[in-house]
Amino acid sequence: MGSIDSKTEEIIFRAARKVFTRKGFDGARMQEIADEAGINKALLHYYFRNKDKLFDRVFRDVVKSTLPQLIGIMNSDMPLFDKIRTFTSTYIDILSGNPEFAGFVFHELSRNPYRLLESLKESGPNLRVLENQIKEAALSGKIEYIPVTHLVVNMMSLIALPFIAQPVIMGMFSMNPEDFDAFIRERKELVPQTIIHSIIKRP
Amino acid sequence: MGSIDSKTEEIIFRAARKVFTRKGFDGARMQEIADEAGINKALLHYYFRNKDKLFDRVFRDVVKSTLPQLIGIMNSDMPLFDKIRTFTSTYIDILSGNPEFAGFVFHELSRNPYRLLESLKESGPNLRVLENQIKEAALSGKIEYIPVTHLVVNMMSLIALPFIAQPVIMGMFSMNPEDFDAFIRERKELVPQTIIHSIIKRP
DNA sequence: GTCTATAAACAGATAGAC
DNA sequence: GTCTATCTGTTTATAGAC
Repeated sequence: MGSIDSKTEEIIFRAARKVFTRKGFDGARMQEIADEAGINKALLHYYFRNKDKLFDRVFRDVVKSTLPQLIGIMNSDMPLFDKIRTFTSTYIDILSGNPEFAGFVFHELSRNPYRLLESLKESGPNLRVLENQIKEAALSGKIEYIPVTHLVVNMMSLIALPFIAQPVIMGMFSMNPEDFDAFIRERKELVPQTIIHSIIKRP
Repeated sequence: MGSIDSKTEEIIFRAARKVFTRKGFDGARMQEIADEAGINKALLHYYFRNKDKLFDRVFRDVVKSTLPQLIGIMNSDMPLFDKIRTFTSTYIDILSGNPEFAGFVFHELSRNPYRLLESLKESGPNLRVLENQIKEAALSGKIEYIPVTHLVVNMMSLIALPFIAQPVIMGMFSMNPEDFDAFIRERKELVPQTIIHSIIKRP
């Protein structure tokens, strides 16, 4: 269940992912997906029954292709600062390759939060690990204590929002696409620095 | 041009803003707006001609009701750290009152970036002021230099993303709506702290 | 100005030939 | 499996009565 068997199915699925992640469920058209796949509209229904089911598969695929990597890093026994750097670098790489993913996931989740429960909790992050690292580092005087919630949200924010706000940023700072790419690359260094500076204990 | 004259027009407009900001252009239905306004569908067209024009008015209204305040703070002659604190506090207050605004604006702008040029550049921010403050503070050894772009994006990110990711955050950390409100209130202190700690010069 | 009724266009889904 | 043709329901938009 949930696997891709035939060649055509694969082509359709990729087309659907492209259109859905760009336009969202409401903005996507079955016709556009068919065009993108170079096949007929009827085939979409032959392979995926209806728009909802096709979307569901796409949404799960997007989540599955990104979350586990990030959760893996979060749950690892890497030292705290390394974890922050690796998480940032990996997350930015993922979103650089798929700039629409962040906006897509957040938008669809506020449209229909139920899906979250399934797709997120299937591979839910274990915050205990990170929480203990923070407490330990705080007790040893290495960092200022910060609740896990805020640390995680701060990282997510600094990493994901620039992609969601890409047109705003490009407009506001008169950037072209190359400028924006460079800007994102700079953030691979800057974001971990920002996070670490904000919690590290001063002498 | 662009002003609201009659009572009914005002009621319709508020209903439209509510529905559009929640569902987005593609997800919004003229019927739902009519229902929300307690009037008939035909009246929407009588007052606003079509869906596109109604949406345009709403989008501009949302931008106009938020951006100028933030730009005003950015362009003021407030000291740098005060500016960071005031900007954060004001922005969070705006979004607390209208949690859908951030997701709405960013989503619609990536759907149709043209609108940005008009709505954003009408009251474009003057980054020179902030840029000079950063340079001055860096030269006087008060802070580590940071490009304006990154400083502004960092603030925007830490403030806006939590609202966009609200369902994710509530799911991930098992929060109820009250928990989330408290979480956001905490950020009014935490975000400026994070930003300032990340740039302030260590002894 | 506000309504009901209806037109016109669109989008998702199915039937049936090949 | 893949196509064309078509149906059904939805959604925007207009006509016209009051």
